[in-house]
Amino acid sequence: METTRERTRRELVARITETARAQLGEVGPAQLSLRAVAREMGLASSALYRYFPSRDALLTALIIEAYDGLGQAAEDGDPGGSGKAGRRWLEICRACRAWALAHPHELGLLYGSPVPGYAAPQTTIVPATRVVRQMAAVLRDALADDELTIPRQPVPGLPLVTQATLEVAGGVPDPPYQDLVERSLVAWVVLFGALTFELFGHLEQVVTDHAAWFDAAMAVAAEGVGLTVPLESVQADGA
Amino acid sequence: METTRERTRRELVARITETARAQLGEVGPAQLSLRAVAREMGLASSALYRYFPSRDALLTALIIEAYDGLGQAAEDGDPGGSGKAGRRWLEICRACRAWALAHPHELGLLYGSPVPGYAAPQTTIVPATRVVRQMAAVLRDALADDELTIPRQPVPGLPLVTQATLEVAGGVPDPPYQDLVERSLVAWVVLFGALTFELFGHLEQVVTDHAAWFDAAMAVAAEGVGLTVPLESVQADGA
DNA sequence: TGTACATCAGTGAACGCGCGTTCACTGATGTAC
DNA sequence: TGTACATCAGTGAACGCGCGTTCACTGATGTAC
Repeated sequence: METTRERTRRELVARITETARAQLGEVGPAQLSLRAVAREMGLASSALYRYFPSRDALLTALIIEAYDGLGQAAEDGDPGGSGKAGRRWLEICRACRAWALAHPHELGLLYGSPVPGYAAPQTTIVPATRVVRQMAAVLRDALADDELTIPRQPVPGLPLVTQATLEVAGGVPDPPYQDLVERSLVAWVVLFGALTFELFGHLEQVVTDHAAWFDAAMAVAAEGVGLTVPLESVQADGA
Repeated sequence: METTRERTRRELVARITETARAQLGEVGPAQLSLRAVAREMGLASSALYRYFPSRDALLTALIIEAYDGLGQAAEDGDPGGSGKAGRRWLEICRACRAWALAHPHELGLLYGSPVPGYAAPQTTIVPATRVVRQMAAVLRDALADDELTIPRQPVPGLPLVTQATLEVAGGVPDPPYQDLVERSLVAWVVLFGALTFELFGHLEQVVTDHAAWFDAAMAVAAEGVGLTVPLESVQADGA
């Protein structure tokens, strides 16, 4: 049973992170200021210390919420179903992009420059893997449904990934797909590389149609893991 | 003829940017402080205004120097020669990685989160394209030497890139390679995505051998533009 | 070669602002009997 | 149901620190005749 005090406390914690999130829209995470958050809420800055022991703890809360929001978007964006892994792949990537465009500064918090002096605690690790877990699920289904084509060239010198990564991936695929995990990481880099490039302005004056190029980039990334994204049939529903 | 004053002035400007660069190693670009630079040099903070009209001007100088350093590394890293475009591609990428590992905070300045409130002036654009130009040169040579294989799936809805991008690329390739520029941009994303992932810690506890995985990632990226990187023969000289 | 003047480099104080965190405190909300 | 006490929320002042930028200024270095 939740007491009144517990509820108001929970609500205030939520209001604080919300206000802090809003502030991220104006400055970078390194400039995130407890005092400004308190000011915005009409509180004394010292009051926030009842809820967060330090500025870094507030940052950690924001990071976890962001990873969860992004992961949720990816999971919700997966249409599921069998026999159309390429389509699922693209939709997951698009869902991530939609979330990133709606929360640009939170994506920067996750995949942009690290905050000087801040070290992310272990608690951020699990939420950070939600998107890749979803991508791994698609690949496992595609393998089971025999939807993958063998990539051109095997990656030599395997394995290049840790045990923890294999667990997130859900096991080691057999030959000729035993380099699939290494290749998936490349796709992960393309996804968030493309998103940060777009958000950080590197595609300005480079690409004409950001949404279409993003789709194309995700299709190229998918080729690398042996998936085929049916771009033609999909182009119409693009942003 | 350079006067004594001009020379000492030039040298002091160089010392300032050097000191500022060193400071980037301790804090992020957003925290770069004119006062701290002056303090480090034993000068009054107001003295720096003889050399840079504002903090942002100093940042711009650092950005241009960084782009030039990185571009120079990429150009120097290209072994050239014909008939081995895949090898050239890999060596250029490796040269970029070596530079990035040697100048992590400068890479963050270029490809990390943008500095809040700072808008990069036009003068940064040309140096920013040096790496990409080098990659484009390799692809043009590979096309001329018939070293490219046709990528699996054409990118639909072309062209997705601007005129400026086509000029940097050095012209529009003919079918069936007319999507080569779009695909090159994906490779560009993989290169700097992989580097920022590594520097920002996202590969920690994910990849066992960073250098080997980087090579593999660049090989996968190269597949996307129809190049084959001879990984096996190259593995031995890796870091 | 020597002098008069202009240019430049660098100083140090000041303006006006920001920050994270601590601490003793006042009141209000809950709990136990 | 009523009272006594413990817990918690929030305050406001303070500590000690940082920042970019301006401005009137002193000396030194250059230039013109």
